[in-house]
Amino acid sequence: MSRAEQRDATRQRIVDAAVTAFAEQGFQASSTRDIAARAGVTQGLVTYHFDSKDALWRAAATQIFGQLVGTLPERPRRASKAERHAAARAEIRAYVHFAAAHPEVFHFMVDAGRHDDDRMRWLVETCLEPRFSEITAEGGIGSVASNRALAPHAYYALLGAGSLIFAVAPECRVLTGADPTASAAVERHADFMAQLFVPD
Amino acid sequence: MSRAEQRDATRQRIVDAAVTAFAEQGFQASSTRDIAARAGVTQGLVTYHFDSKDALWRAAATQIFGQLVGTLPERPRRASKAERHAAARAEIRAYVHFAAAHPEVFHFMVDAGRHDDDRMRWLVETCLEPRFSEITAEGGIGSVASNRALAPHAYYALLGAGSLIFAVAPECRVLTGADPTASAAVERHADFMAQLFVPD
DNA sequence: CGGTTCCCTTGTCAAGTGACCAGTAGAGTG
DNA sequence: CACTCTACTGGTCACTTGACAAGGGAACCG
Repeated sequence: MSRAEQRDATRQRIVDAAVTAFAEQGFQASSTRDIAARAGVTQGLVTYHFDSKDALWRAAATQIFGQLVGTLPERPRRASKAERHAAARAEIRAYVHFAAAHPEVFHFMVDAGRHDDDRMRWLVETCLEPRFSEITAEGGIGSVASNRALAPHAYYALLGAGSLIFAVAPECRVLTGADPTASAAVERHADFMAQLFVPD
Repeated sequence: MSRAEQRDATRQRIVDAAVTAFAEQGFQASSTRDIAARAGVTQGLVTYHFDSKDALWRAAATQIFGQLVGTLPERPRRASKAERHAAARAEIRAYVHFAAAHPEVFHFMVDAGRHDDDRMRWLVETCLEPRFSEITAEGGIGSVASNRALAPHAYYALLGAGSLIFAVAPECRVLTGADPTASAAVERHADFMAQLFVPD
């Protein structure tokens, strides 16, 4: 393997480990040593590739939110009402499937979103702002909101309702006895969410 | 003040500080020294009254979930369909108002629910199990779920949709420019949630 | 009123924490 | 084949962490 490839592969392993660690334990509670151990490298290497824990967190957030954006389906322009409803349902279902496979994105949002600090502002500007504008735009899922003032409420309700069951999967298993990440359960949640937000 | 009163008052100050700290930063990232400082006492006193950080966390969880249970309205028995719908809407609205005033309960749940450890199991057995059984019981909010298998999905969708906007209030302010905890916004969210889960 | 109890403070401990730095080995380059 | 560059290692730094222990001092009780 060439040096550049080696470098990129190592960085990728560290970022992957960081995504998992930050999602599981939050920013503060995750240690660079733990992340290094998950990635199979030494702690010094983490601060070598990513100057600070903060920068590593931004790299991890960029990766997980990038995956989210790449997963969501295109939204048709100038469609009929029925088409817009179908598109909204498809987008909701796609988000539910992503949240089931990657609850990390929810944890990053909740972990950063509760503090008024630099990390939160960076997340909003870099990762959230574009999605929010798109989701609450006319003609999209935002159409569930009968008027403009309800857009933020629909946005947060959608994310919360679609993500929580997967974000607390271990708790859900103990509480309900069933695994929410099982494919049948994910499908059921997607059905439920689509029907809830875009009823017939 | 008598010694017993003094003791109880001090313990209460510590628990209140712990609720805030654990909700803001999670269990791991909260330090007993920070909690002590918030409560205006020394760190040693925290481990004196509550033997361990874990025990303090349980005391904090007991308090915040106790407040939640005490807030929700009674549910009428043997009611008509219209009455059940009205009761479900009232319960949803009550929960939204509580989540706005006390987002801590959501943070405790998410913080503990993502790990399969003792704290999670304790929270499920002590605080969550009773609420879950009641919510998903026949005739309550569970009636939004057309069949029994959807009950867990309705439960988590309800909690997530009702809580998230308040749990990430700082983020919401930056993202939308509006404060979700303003009374008008809380009312709007309650309206939206009631209409979403119990449509006309 | 004298002795006991028990809140509470202060100080200490080992086990982490993120950042930094000198040194190394091996791929890339002339 | 030298030589440089750089990904990477191991060790160290000041600092924070939860728990503990010894002691003080005021409320309590006989």
